Amino acid sequence: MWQTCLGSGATGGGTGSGFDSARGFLLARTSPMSQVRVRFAPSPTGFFHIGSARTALFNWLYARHTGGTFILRIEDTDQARNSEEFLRLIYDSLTWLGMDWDEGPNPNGVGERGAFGPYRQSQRAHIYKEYLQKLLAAGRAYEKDGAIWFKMLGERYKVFDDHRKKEVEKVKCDPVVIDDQIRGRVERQEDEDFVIFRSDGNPVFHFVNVVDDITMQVSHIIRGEDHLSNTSKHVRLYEGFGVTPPVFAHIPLILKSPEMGQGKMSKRDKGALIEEYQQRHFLPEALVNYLALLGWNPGDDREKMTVAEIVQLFDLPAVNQSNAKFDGKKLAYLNMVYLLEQPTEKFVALAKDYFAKIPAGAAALANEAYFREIMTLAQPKIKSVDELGAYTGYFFSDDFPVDAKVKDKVMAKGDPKTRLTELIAALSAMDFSTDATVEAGIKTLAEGKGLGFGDYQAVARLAVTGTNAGPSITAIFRVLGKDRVASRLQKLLASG
RNA sequence: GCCCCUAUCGUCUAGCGGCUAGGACAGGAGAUUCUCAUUCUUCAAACCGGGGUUCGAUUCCCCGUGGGGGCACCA
Repeated sequence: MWQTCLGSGATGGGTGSGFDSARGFLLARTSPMSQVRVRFAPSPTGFFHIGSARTALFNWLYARHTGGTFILRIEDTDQARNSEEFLRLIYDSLTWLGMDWDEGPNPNGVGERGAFGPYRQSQRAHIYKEYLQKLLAAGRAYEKDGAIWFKMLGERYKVFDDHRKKEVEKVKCDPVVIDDQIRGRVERQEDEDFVIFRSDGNPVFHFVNVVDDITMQVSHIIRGEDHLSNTSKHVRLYEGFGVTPPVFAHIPLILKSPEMGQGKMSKRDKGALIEEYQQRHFLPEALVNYLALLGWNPGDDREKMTVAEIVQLFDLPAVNQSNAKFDGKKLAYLNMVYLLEQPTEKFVALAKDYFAKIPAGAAALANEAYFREIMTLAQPKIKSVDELGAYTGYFFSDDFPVDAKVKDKVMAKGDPKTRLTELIAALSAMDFSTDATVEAGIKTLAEGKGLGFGDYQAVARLAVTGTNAGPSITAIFRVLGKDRVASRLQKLLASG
């Protein structure tokens, strides 16, 4: 069965012909009860970035959508660049984003689960040897220069390759046909033997990838478009093993935003690392929502969706074919939308987590009830949790920064010093028990002078917060209490 | 250089032969609120070019061009 290089093995599940209606019939193929097995196979050689996260997400979504199995496989064959720290980061990031895996190493790094292990390539050497033997026995592999090569089938001829500046041996062969779930029919010529075991005895990526996918019975390979060109090699390997290749789905890549420059997003670009969002206390559901929207849409105008909704609506043929540029602004927007609708409890917990990690945090967390009160005021006003420190600093310390520009502006308008003096004088008679009583107090004062609430608001705010932004001034007064308000008003008055 | 993928506002996208080309983010202008943010209203903003096919192309085909990826004893 592997005598042929005529490549129609790539039709995978073998559904019908007619490629012109490919996207139509592919849709019908993804029925909910199928035995879908997908995998995410990162290598722990660097930080976990946006692109990897989205590849993982699309696999996870597809598994959950179809009721299939999501496998985590660790491609840790690169001894030099591997690290346990990066491995940990993969587990943590996936977990943080809510992508649970059915098979693979356990999230705590101890042991693994699933019937197709081991799930770390570093422990699968014996399997690779065994599969190499199959190829050798079938005459589909041979040794040359100390390495082992996969043998293509067909008539051989030599040609001078002017890119590599040397004569190479090519094989006359029909092109490989890939029936891609996202791209439709893709044809690619694979016409040279290639190395599958290096002379140092280690198998190369193409080989282990295919062997693992065969032995783990992976049904759908969902991966970045950068692998599309590799797919022809992989298909030939499947044929070499006498195995029908899985269904392929090559998803578009994430490119740099225009401000970042050209090309695909790399780990070095700002905003490229999942860890960064975790540290900034972004909401994982916002990030998942955003990532899902990069290259996919539900077919209508819906953008903000719960994970459950996305799982329900997601499907491979609906994935776009063109690359998408990363837009941090839109992600920030989504994060804000999610933040606004968090239950108070959840928001306070998030805030605690955040303050626990910043220098000024201890002071902020000293009084639980007071902290809660302030976070409740801040939640509807901020866009991300990491603004909280700057946004609420004046509640926790008398030594807060004063915005010079705001001060100049406020102090130049009307007669702020007189207003300050009047406020200080009126303070002792004011009732600070609720926002409404504070408001009534200021209004009474203003009316008595023939002025409005607004004539006192700006200067009072400057005095107690050092800026022109924040929750309502009445709430700030109440929470701060008369003593602190009085001393801050006086301080501003004295400062000129 | 060769191969593969791709192409609608600045960005993410809807559109699957006939539409005033829709939505969202970002940007502009207003409104509301004690400030700020939110919210609301509103404005500006796109079918890469050239050939076909068709009564009719953003849509289908071809060729350019642009963008992306791949061409290893890396993964």
